[in-house]
Amino acid sequence: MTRKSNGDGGGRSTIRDVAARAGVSASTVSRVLAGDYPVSTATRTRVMRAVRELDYVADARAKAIAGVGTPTLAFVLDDITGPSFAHMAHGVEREATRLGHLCLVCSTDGDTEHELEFIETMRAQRAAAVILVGGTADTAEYRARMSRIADSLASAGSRLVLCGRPPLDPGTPVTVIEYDNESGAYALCSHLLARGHRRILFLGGKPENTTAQGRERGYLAAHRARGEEPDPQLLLAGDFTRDSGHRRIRQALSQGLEFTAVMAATDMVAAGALTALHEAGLSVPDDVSLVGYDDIPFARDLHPPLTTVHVPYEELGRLAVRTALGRTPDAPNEHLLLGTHVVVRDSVAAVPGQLVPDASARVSSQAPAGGLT
Amino acid sequence: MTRKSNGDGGGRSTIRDVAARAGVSASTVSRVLAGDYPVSTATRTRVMRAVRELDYVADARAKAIAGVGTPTLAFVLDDITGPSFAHMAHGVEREATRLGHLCLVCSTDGDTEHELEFIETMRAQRAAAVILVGGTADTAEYRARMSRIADSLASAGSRLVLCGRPPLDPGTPVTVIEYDNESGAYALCSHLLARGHRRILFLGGKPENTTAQGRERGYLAAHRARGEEPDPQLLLAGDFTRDSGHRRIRQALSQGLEFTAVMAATDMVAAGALTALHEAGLSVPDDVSLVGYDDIPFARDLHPPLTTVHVPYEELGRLAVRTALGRTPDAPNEHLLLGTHVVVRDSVAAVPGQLVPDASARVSSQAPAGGLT
DNA sequence: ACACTCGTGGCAACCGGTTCCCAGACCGGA
DNA sequence: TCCGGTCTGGGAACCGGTTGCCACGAGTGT
Repeated sequence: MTRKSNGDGGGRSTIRDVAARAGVSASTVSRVLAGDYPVSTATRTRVMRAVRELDYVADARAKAIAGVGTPTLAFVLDDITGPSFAHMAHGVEREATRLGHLCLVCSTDGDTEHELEFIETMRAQRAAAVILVGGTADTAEYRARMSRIADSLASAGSRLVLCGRPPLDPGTPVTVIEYDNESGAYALCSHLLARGHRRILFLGGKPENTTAQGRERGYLAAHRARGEEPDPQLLLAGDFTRDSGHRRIRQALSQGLEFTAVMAATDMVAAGALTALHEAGLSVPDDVSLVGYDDIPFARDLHPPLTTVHVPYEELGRLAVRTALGRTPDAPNEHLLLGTHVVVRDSVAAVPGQLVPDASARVSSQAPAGGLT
Repeated sequence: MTRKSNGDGGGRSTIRDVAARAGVSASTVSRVLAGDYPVSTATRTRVMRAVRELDYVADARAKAIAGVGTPTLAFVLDDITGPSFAHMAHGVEREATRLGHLCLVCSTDGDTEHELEFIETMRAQRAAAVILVGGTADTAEYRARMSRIADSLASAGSRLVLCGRPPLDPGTPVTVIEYDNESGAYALCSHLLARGHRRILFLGGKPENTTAQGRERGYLAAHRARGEEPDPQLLLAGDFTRDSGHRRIRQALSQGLEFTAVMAATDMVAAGALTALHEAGLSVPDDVSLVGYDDIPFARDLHPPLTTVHVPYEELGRLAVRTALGRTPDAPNEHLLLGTHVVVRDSVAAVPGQLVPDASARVSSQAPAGGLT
């Protein structure tokens, strides 16, 4: 027993413990474990036995520092509990492990301070990439900070990835994988307008949230493309939770706000809204039409099945890591924009007394009937 | 430039680069950064400036190996996409970061081989604890393997935690945080039986899955407590997805299977089942009653709102890490069993012609009306 | 003016691995 | 028998940090 070795009972054993037990040097143990380098069968057997007896596993951190470690990848999201975030996370995780990377995860609950702190930690961990998932408040301060972080990560050989979040100023070393919030909302809202709806309640998100903004832009653009200007009273801010949808509909109803359709910024919001409508004795879509956004699996099980916009969340996550890890150091900055499409189900009807061109357009299961945006 | 230093442009800089630039030794830089140890203001300023100019961050892996690192915690689950898993994950992640731990995550998609591999990796990472989340196939082989892993982790100063998964043989160094699947299912099924249902279709999970088994045991026990023996034909295996629920109901209906109520092993399954019932023109709860399990947020937004069993998933996750990290080395093995309770909503009605004691029992929002099990 | 602190910072060992370089053993061939 | 090549395996430097120990210089009390 030399310095602090341990037989096999207590704490972790080092490569030197194994070496001592096998009667060889640490280098030899390392080589046996690595598998390259010729080692006699007898020695290899002795080493392997010692490894087994001590239940030895090389310290990954030490390996990493020596330059032969499992690379790590980090992703940051608001709240893993949201279905769309969860799907992105799933995509990220799947692709990362497929590519042999470990996954560090952190949820911020929208706390920017916490987000920054975590990114710094990831830089210290020498993560191969840091993936930021989901919308955010897009302020000038935010952009400045993100640019600094992007530079910082890039110069350390890492990479900042924005997934479902708008790009930074051109030239910033960042990989962006987005989907088109505005087009999806535009198509969705047009779908409502085409069925005669003129007073469409928009249940948005937090005003500064980029995802909410994109979807609201689509809502407005669809109106303006028809020469309409929506009543500002119909735009209700809130957040992307079921409860928020429920609450806002209850309030709108109690205030006597008039509308023939509801466009929720999220399927979650739509779910809460739907329940509130039901509770008020309103029928969907007979009394009021309802649409959501995200196409979470549950959208099909609402009653009626929800017309919504399909977003390839899992693909988004997968692409984020594939693109970030697969890039060559001096490649130009990637900016992917994935398409979305409307999935027509049964939650939209024409406004009574309105001309209805194709009221029978319905898709029951998979096939998207909406146009690709 | 001595060996491989870099001004500030390229790759990561080391503590020695900073030291050189500040004109001090590496030890001094380390001390300035650590904050303990007295250092003159002039020196500190120079060091800090060099740090800023080089955008230096100490390598966390090197710190870890030197004994002063951010501890890490790992958790493994089937699929982050499932709402109940997501909530557990959230609880784990929240509590871990609150306690200053990093979170490594891995989803296995039910692949035991992958699970084992990941646990081994985590041992190499010297994770403070490895948390296994969710049910599993409880075979003899599984127990043997887990026991070995538990010993292995324990002897390395780490800890195996089973969260929502049954305990191993007594004496195994493992922390178990469970909830009572059987009691919840028992109470839920009793709720149906009390309303006159005698032919209750049980949409279970995979036969070997412990969660599915626990819930099935509750189903059976509730029947037997009333002296009934359920028709074996009413027990349908499958998995915990929406689609599986949908498919099984369609099949059962097309086969002419008779039942007055459906007990789904999961809210997700219930959601699919509900849609299938609707598609068949059946009304819930007038024609057939339906209950789920998990009380995911969406359960309230189904139509009708789903009667289900509430499981404190997030709390489960939080407790898992708090218990594992807060333990003293030689403490006895913890085994917590959390309670569940039935949440009565509107998806259950009495069988026509049956005596109905309290058909008015309804809970609209939060307060659980069911008994604590 | 001298000795004794105290403040400050460098040297070197150490954490737990990997790998370059070289030495000794053993082999066969001349 | 001697020489050269091939196998093996060890020593030591290195990865990027931390920290115990010690030396040096300045300030201060007597």
